[in-house]
Amino acid sequence: MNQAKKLKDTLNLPQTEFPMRANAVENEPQRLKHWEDAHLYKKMLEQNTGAPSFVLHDGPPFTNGDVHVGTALNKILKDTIIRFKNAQGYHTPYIPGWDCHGLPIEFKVTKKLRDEKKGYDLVSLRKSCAEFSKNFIETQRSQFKRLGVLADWEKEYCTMSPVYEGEILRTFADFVEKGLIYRSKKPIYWSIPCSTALAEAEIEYKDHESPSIFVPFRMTDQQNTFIVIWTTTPWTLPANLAVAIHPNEKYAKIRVADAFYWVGEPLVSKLAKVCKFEQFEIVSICNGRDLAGQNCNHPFIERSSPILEAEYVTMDSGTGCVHIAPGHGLDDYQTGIEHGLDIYCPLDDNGCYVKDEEIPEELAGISVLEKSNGNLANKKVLEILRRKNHLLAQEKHHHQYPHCWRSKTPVVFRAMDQWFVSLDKDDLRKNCIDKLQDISFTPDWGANRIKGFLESRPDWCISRQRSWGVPIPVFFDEDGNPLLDAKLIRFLASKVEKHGSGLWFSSDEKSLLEGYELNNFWKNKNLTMGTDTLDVWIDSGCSHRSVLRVENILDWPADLYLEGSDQHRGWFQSSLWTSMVSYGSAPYKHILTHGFVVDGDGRKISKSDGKPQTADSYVTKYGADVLRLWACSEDFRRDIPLSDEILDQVVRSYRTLRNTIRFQLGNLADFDEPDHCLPLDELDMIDKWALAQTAELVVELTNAMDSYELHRAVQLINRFCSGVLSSTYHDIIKDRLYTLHREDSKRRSTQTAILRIFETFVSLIGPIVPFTADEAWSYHKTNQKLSDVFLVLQKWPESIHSWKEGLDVEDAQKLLNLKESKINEVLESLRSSKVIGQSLEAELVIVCSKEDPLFETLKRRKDDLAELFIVSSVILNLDEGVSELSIFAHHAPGVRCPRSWRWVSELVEVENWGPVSPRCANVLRQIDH
RNA sequence: GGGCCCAUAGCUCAGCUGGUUAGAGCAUCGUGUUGAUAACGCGGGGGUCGGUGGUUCGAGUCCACCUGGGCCCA
Repeated sequence: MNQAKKLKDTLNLPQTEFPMRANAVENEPQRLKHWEDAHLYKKMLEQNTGAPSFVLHDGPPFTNGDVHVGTALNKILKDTIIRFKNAQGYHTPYIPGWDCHGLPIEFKVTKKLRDEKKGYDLVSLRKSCAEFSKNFIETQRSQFKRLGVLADWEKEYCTMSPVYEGEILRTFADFVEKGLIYRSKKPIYWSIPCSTALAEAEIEYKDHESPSIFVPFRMTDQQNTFIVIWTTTPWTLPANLAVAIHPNEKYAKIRVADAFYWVGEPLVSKLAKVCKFEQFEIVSICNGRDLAGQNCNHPFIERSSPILEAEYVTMDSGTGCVHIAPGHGLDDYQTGIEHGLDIYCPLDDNGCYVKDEEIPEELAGISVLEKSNGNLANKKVLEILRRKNHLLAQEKHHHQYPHCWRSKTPVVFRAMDQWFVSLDKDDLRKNCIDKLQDISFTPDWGANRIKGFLESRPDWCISRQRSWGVPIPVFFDEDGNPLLDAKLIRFLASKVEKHGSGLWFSSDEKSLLEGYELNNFWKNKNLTMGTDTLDVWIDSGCSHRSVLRVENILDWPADLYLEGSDQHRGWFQSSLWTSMVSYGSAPYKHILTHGFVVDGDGRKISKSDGKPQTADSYVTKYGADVLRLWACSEDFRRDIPLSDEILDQVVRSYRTLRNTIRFQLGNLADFDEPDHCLPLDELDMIDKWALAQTAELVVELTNAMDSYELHRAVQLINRFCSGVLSSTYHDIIKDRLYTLHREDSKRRSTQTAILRIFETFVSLIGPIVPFTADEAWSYHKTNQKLSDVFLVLQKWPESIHSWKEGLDVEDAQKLLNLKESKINEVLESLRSSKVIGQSLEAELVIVCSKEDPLFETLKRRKDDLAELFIVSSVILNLDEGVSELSIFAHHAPGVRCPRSWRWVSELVEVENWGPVSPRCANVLRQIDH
C-alpha cells in the first residue's frame, strides 16, 4: 500500500448506507407497505390523542377514472398540511371520501351496457353504476396511497353508502321542513323517441337544416306597425309569450308600402334583402329601451306579447328582436322568470301539442318530432302564418343543432315540472353571504368569488331525471298532487340508511310506506312515487353532515376545506347552503384553494395534446416524493405549471437535498448521541453559527407552512441546503471532520451541531418528502433502510432561542460575509492565474486598521481564520495606518502535508507514517495508541 | 360575451405599506477539486419586472386600457 493510500485510511471520511440515489420507483412502494404494516396513520393519530384537533375535511373526488395529476396535487397538499399539523401536535383525523353518483357514470355505464347489447332495467343499471364506482374507488385509493397519503382508509366515506344516503335525505328533509322546496317548470332537453330528459353530456351537436322564418308581430299601440322576429324553430311559436330586444342597441322603423316594421338597425338591409322589399325607407330610429314595455299581438293566437329587454340579444343574425317562449329555451326561461311570464309549454311527453284553450285546434295532437319527411309541426305553423299573412320570408338555415345521442333525433327544449330550492326565503341567501365574514379565505379573493356566485345564483333546481342518484322522496296522488313531507322523508331516510337508496327502485309504494302513518288527506289515496333524483351537489354538499357530524372522531365545522378554485361554485357553495339550512352556520372555518395544473406554456392540459394526465404516469417515472416536491414548490394559488423541464429541475433539487442529508448521515457514522454530544456553550464558533441558521430556518419555514405557502418552504429548504450547508458550513467543517482525531472535541462539537441540524432539517422536510425523510430517519436511528422508528412520530422542531444569539454567531457571520465578498474574490483571481488550485494552497494576508468594524472580530478570531476561509494560513496585519481593509493572497509557503493537504512550514516525521504536519502527527500518534 | 383571477431572469420563486445600480435557488457558460465524486467549491453571463398610457419629485410596487393565460358561466 502506498503512503497516500495509507494516510487516507486514517481519515474519518463519511460513511453511510443511505444511498446516493433514491431509486424511488422501486423503494417507495416497499416503504409504503412497511408503513401500512405498522399502521402508521393510526400511530400518527394516536400520538396526539386528547390534543386540540385540526380537521381537514376531504372533498370527495368523482369516481369515474384514474387519479388526475391535478387531483394528485390536491391530495398531496392535503397530506402535507396534515403531516405538518400533526407534527405540531394537533390531533389530525383525516377521512377521505368519494363522490359516486351522477350522470357521467350513468352515461358511461349505459353506453357500455348498450354496447354489450344487454337489456337492463333501472335496478340493474344502478347496480352496474355502483360496481363501476366501486372499482374506481379501489383504483383511486391505491393511487392516492401511492402518493404517500396517510389517511383513515378504513373509515373512508362514499356518497353511495346507505348511511351517507340516509343523511342526504335528512338534509333534504330539513329543506322541506323549512318550506324551501317548491315545484315549478323549467325547460330541459327532451328526447321524444326515448321519452326521457337528457343532460348536456348526452347531447350531440350535428348539422341540421331548419326553416328560418321572419315573422311580423303587430304592435298594439302603433298603427299598422309590426316588430319582426326571426326563428329557426317555428313549432315553438304557439308558446310565444314575448319579444325581447336589447335595451342599448339601435332599432329602426322602416316603411314598406303602407306598413311599418321595427327591426334592429344594423340588420335593416339584410332584412330588406331577405324579404325582398323593393322599396323601403327608415322612418325613425330609437334605442331598444324605448320600445320595451310596448305590446304586440301573437300572430295567430288571441294573446298579447310584451316587448321586453334582454341583455343576451345580439345584432349578429336575425332581426335583433327575439321570439321568447319561456317553456322552450333557457334564455327564454330566464327572461320569463324575470318578467313574471308563465313557463308555458303546450307539449306532452310524446312531443305533441296538447289541447288547451290557446293552441289552435288544427295543431292539437301534432308532433314536433323531426321525421324523415320533415317536421309536421313546423309545416302546420308555417301554413297558419302564411294563411294569416304573417310570414315575411322563409329560408333554409344550416346550423349545429342538439341531437339525442341514443335516438339520433333532434332534441326539443321542453319545460317540465322540477323541484327547486327557494334561496331567498327567510333571508337564506343574505344569511349565507353574511356568514362569509366569519370564514377566512386563502387567497383572500376567494370570499369575493364565492360571494358573486351566491348573489347571482338563481333558485336552485335540484331535480334530475336520472337514475344513478338519490331519489327525491316524493309521492303523487292521481291528480298529481305531491306528497313531500319532512317527517315522511326522515322515515324513509332510516330505511335507506339500512338498505340503500336502491330500495326506491326495487320496491313499490306500499312497501316503502309500510310502517308510516299517513294523515287523513293522503291515507286512502292511490300514491305513485316520483322518479327524479337529487342534484349530486346535494350529495357532496352535505358531507359535512354525513361525515363530520357522524364520525365521532371528527369535528364540525371543519378547520379547513382545501380544493381547486372551481369549487367556489361547486362544493364550497353547496356545502354552505346545506349547512346554513340545517345548522344556520358554515361547515368550515377556512377555505384554501389552488389553481389548475397547466403545461409549461401555461395552457390547460388536454387529452388531445398527448401529455400524460394521470398521477400514475408521473409517479411511475419520478416517484412520489419528486411529484410531492413539485406540488409544494409551486405557488398553487395560481395556475400550476407542469412540464418535463420543470420536473427535471425538481429532480435536481431533490438530488441536492438528498445529498446534503447523505453527507450529514455520513459524518454522524461514529457519533453516539448521549456519549459524544457537547453542551451548546462548549460548541465551536462555526457550529454555533450553523445552529443559529437552523433556528432561523425553523422560524421562517414554520411561518411559511402556517400560512400554507408551501412553495416558500421549499425555497427555504433549497437555499438552506445550498447556501448555508453545502457552500458554507459543510465546506468549512470537512477539514476538521476528516483530519482530526475521532474524539477531538472540535470534531465532536461539529458532530453535535450536525446531529441537531440533521434532526431538525429532516423533520422540517418530512411533510413534503415523507419517503425520503423517513428513509433518512431510519438510517440515522438504526442504520437500516426500514425499521420501527418513523419520522412521522417526531415533533415539529421548535426554534431554539439559545441557538440564535451570541458573540460567536455574530463574529462568524461577519467573517463569513467577508469570505463571501472579498476573500473568495481574491482567491478566485489567484486560481484563474494558475497560482493555486484548491484554496488550501493559498495563504491570506489581511491588513486591517483599528478603526475598521472588523478589527476586533479579526483579532479575537485570528486562530480560526484559516479554517473559516479554507486556506492553509492567514497572516493578520493589524496595521493602524491603513484606511481600508485589504486582502492579499499568494501561494502558501512551506510544504504540503500529505494527510491534511494543508501547507505548513515544516513536516514532522512520525513512526510508520512518514512526514506529516505537526497537527496530523499528533493525530496519528493517538491513533497508534 | 360576462364574473373572478394570474403575468418579475431559460425554470421555480422573493421583492412589506411606491424610494439608492431588481434578488435567491436551479439551469447555462467558464473554472477548480477528485477525501460528499453519476457529488462538491469558486466565478461569469442573463431581466426595458406581459404591453401602452396616466398619477407622482420618484412605480415591478398605485390607476386605466390592451394582450396572453386560467377557472366558472353564457
